[in-house]
Amino acid sequence: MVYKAVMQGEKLRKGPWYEEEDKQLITFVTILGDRKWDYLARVSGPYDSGGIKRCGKSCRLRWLNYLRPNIKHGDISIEEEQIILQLHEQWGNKWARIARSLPGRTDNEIKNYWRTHLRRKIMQAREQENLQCAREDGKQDFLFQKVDFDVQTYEAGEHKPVDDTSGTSNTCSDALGFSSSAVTNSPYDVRFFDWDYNCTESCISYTARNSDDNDVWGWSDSIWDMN
DNA sequence: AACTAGTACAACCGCATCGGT
DNA sequence: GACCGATGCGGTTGTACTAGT
Repeated sequence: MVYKAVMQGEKLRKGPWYEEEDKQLITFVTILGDRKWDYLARVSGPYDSGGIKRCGKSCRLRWLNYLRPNIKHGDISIEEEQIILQLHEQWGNKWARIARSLPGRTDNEIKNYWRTHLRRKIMQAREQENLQCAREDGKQDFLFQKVDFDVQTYEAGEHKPVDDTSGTSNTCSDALGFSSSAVTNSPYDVRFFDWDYNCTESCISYTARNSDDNDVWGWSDSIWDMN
């Protein structure tokens, strides 16, 4: 058996978990609880006597992200997606905190989902937005009389126009429901910031052009589904 | 069919924080 | 209060899978 051969030839395993390892881990967590991971890994004993050849940290991660009860496996729903977006906007990359608001979802899952799905969608939405901005270049002079962007205020985390008398939101990131604090909280978000910063000079508010729609989360259908 | 590029996700790593001594 | 091991968290990497050529 490949599994046995591998297990017997190693001291402390890394990499993907085998089904047998999962079963062992579940057994030991049931007996010892899900707190003392190093202890659990140690007292489980050598592989030959049914032990787990993993460090406590690895056991903990496997349990929390995959094996523990009530974990939801499968696609993240539209509702969950909107909650993630909303909370990320609010808290930034606090994945564990966000995960606590989504029963059955793990911080790792949310983090991965953000990176692979939402980040790309936002980029696409913004690119589309930018294209539209470029096409409407001729109208910009007129619009910038209403939206006067203050870079210092933006960088200070107060992402607002100097003159908001039009009563509409402003800039591309506001249109997407992202504050600068959330946008600048991570390496990959910094790229949003750079992009957004560049675009603010030439970009027109989404909501300014869609002033009837003030529901921040109502854009999921219209902006997300750009394909 | 073979290769390549892109995507998704599980797992690892390093650092911060917590809790016991 | 200082130290040290355990735990938690966020960023990153590795790899399997899929689609395109």
